[in-house]
Amino acid sequence: MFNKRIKIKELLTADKVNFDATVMGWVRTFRNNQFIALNDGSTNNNLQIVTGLGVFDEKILKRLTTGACIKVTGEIIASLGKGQKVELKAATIEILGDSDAEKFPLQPKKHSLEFLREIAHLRFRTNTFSAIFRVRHSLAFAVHKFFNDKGFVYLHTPIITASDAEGAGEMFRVTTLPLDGSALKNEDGSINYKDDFFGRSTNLTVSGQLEGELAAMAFSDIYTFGPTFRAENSNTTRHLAEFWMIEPEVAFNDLEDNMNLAEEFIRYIIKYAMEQNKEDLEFLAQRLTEEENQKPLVERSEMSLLDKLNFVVNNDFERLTYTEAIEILRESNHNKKKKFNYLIDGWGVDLQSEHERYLVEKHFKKPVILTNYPKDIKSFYMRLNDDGKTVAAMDILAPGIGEIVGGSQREERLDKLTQRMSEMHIPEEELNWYLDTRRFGACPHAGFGLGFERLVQFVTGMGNIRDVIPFPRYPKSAEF
RNA sequence: UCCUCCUUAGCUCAGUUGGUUAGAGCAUCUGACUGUUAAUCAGAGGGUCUCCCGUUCAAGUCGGGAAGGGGGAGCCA
Repeated sequence: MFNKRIKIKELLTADKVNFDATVMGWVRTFRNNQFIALNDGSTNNNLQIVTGLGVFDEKILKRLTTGACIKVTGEIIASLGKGQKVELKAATIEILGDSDAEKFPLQPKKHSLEFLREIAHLRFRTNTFSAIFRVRHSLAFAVHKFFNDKGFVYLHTPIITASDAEGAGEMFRVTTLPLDGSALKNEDGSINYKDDFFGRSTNLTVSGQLEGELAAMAFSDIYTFGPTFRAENSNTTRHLAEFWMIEPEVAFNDLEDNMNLAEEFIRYIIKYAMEQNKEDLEFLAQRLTEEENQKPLVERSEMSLLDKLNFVVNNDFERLTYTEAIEILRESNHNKKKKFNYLIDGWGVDLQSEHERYLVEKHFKKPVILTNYPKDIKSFYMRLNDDGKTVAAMDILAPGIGEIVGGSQREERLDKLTQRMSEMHIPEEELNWYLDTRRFGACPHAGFGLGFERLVQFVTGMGNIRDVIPFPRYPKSAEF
């Protein structure tokens, strides 16, 4: 019965006193040789444990260092001090795991996020990161709850794929062939994969969409939620080499249905986290406010984190076409005064980050859904509109993060799809299995991909995506 | 990958026009105090100034290069 303990969250919220309890957790601070702040990860709030003077052996008290793991039994009483309602009057203290105070890197003080990133294996034990990862958990749980409640099938698409025609980015190769140059070669010098594990060239997936579409042609409504890999040499605050993506794919949906689903989905999971993780989000909001106060006035955001989340939950996203967006940007004073690094003058070019930020943060001041992009700047599978020059694509842009969702109505017409593929030099034989969905019982359908970490960034207010995934992978970094 | 800034104690930082023995706060250790809330007070220990090369009588400080990190851009989610 070692594990018969009460979680600290339960003790602090129950408000009950005068009963015996066993708690286990990690020492945050030991103040005044008398007060232990104990945390077990169930909440950001610590339980105050009072040792009393002269009750315990000096040898035990010396081992109550920051980071040590302990088991304490005693009576829960109404706190004699201010700052907490209840506290535990210790009867027994058992050290489960010592923590050498001279070597343990976390101190009862503020640490920089950069430093904590170097000790990612220990940063869970800080207030900020335990709050972030509890919120991340709730958001992940809400993803499944949202789709399950709507009757979607959770589809596990493969991590290892043979397709190299998805066009979503550079891929990591998967192989068991020797790296020393002794691998079998073709006559033209290229690698012969005949002896490789799968007998062909394989990669880590960059998207589960194409496989998701196959299943949507049977279940109607499916979603994927899994790891995704991009070998791009991206060094930014919003890119990872390994990230988690949510990709619903829905038969019989058109572009508007797709936007409605994405909007409802985002609102739902944010609202869920706000209900489940109120204290964590209040803590993160406070952290962000303090951080913002270090910045010059003009750079500070007008709304607090909680106001921003409430605003998103309670207001419709702004929807407009690419063409309308170009018009707004072209007519903006910002453009006329030549404040953009890339001035808007014509139709057809892709929007730069600065343009997206202008639309979202300056012009509309809310999340924006941009639709119907020029076909030449979008993927082959997006449905061609009747104008012959735009496709039924949609991107959702969030304040401070940028693109959080990319989606489209898919091209279900076989002739149009194969024509696009040949224009973009995508070999049909690579995607025969995909084209079969257009050959046998094709139907209008749509879907999108949502970058989970970007959503976690938005909800927690964290500026760097490397701080919202437990063990971030990015160029030159695969520690832990 | 490009632009830009940074790298000094365990952490966060200061360090003047190049000049004796490189400083502070926090943390750690020792002691005092004892209802504290990142406790307080006193004292102590703690440094290959990221690395390599160069300029100079003399380099933490100037120049070149490398590595690592931050911010921005591109690619995207």
